[in-house]
Amino acid sequence: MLSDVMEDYLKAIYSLQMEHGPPVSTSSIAEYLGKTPPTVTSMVGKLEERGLLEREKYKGVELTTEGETVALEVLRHHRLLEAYLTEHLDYSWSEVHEEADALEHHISEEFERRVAAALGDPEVDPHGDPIPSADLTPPKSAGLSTLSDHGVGDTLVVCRVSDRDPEELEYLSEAGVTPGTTIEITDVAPFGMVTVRVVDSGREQSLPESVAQTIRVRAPDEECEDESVSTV
Amino acid sequence: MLSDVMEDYLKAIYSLQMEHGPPVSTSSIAEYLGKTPPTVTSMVGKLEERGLLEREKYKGVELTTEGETVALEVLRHHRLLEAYLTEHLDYSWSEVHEEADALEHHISEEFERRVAAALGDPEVDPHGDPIPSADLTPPKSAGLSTLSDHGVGDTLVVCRVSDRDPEELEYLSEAGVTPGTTIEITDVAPFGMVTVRVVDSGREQSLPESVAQTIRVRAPDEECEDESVSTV
DNA sequence: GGGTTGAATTAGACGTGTCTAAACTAAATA
DNA sequence: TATTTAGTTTAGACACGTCTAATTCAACCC
Repeated sequence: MLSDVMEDYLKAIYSLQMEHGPPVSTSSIAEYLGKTPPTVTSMVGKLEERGLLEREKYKGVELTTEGETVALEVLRHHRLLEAYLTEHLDYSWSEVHEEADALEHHISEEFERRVAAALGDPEVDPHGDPIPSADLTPPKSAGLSTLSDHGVGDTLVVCRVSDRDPEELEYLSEAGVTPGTTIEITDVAPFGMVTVRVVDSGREQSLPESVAQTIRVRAPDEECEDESVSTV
Repeated sequence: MLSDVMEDYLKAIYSLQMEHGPPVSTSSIAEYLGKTPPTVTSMVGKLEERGLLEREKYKGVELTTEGETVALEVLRHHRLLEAYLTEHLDYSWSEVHEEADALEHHISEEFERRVAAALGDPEVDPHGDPIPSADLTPPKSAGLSTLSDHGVGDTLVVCRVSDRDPEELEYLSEAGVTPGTTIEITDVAPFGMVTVRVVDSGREQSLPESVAQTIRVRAPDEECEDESVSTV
């Protein structure tokens, strides 16, 4: 059996692989998980022995199919939980991440099935992240652009925001920039500071580039994964 | 912070204390948790250092108020989860125990509050066990009698069944002997074998003494904790 | 090509929770 | 009272996941 800790490593490596592609470096995993590099080296050795990843010494690491499947399983749990907590237990959009992190390793297959059923097998979680399907086949990467890829005057629909930083999440939730909302870019200042107008409310909001980079958007007429109904 | 394992020990000691009173022996804890006695001795030493229990060497162990509070917190989590899974996720009466055991250590205070609210602050779980209140004051022991305390002809209402043994639970669920149902004792055979008739369905069922001892009952007119609506 | 530098790995230690084997206690028996 | 016995504790080992300090590697630059 795989420990919680091992599952966390696999999930982290999967995320890093999605962001920057393989190989994933020891130090990036260490930073992501808040561990020291030697700890990561040691753990990565164990995961390699179990066939969950491949490793080239001093280069980095890449998940095997098996490792990726485990990561997707954990991610499915995480995102189903986020969706469930939001829809059925009245959690706000930005509160769910920690709770899901704590529970994701401890739910049974049965629980997973029942939660999915209660939600009607959703395809995205409240942040707009795609929920891996029950068969754990790798989801095709949507190839969405980022808010900072666009310029003044562009009208866009928010598809996804990052769930990594609770503060950022609170800020966006506050600002009304949530998956499914339409925004228009009204200004781009030096250093990438972006000002957007939320079309429904008319409200304007400035976002630092670091945040703008984590917001995935699409053109209003494009297809996209279903946005979740965000009920903050 | 207290580890999951420590919480499990405290919960076990609490249960054993409820059943047979203090002091609780090393070997009984070991058997309850499926550990060896030396392991228990070692753990009990650590719990004593933390002020969670008192210990007399070669005699046994008794929870302090602080230890009891921790046990009640875990028990509250466990029983709220059992109730929630049964009522909102369509779990059957006998399936919930394992799931609750896995989750009880990992839910937040916030989660506890929201689950309790979603259930309307219930006082008993689906097996009829009392759910400790949010302030974690020790529940007064209900002083219910046991099915094996009664004789032929007695008509009784089931208040509580033990949730320790999934097989037994399945058996009782199958037989329709659930909290809130009225039964009549139709026969008591040698070795304590008890035959009961479920009043609603008219069905008869024989129960070995070991099982009869774990079923808590009351007279039909007595007060009792609210029975849960058992929807198997 | 040799030196510098930043990242990765090895070495060695520690805390936690578990085990088996051996020693010890205390209560019951003779 | 001496002995047996059942149960408890101590001693010592091990796996896991983590750390710090020391070493090694690879890439880059003059």
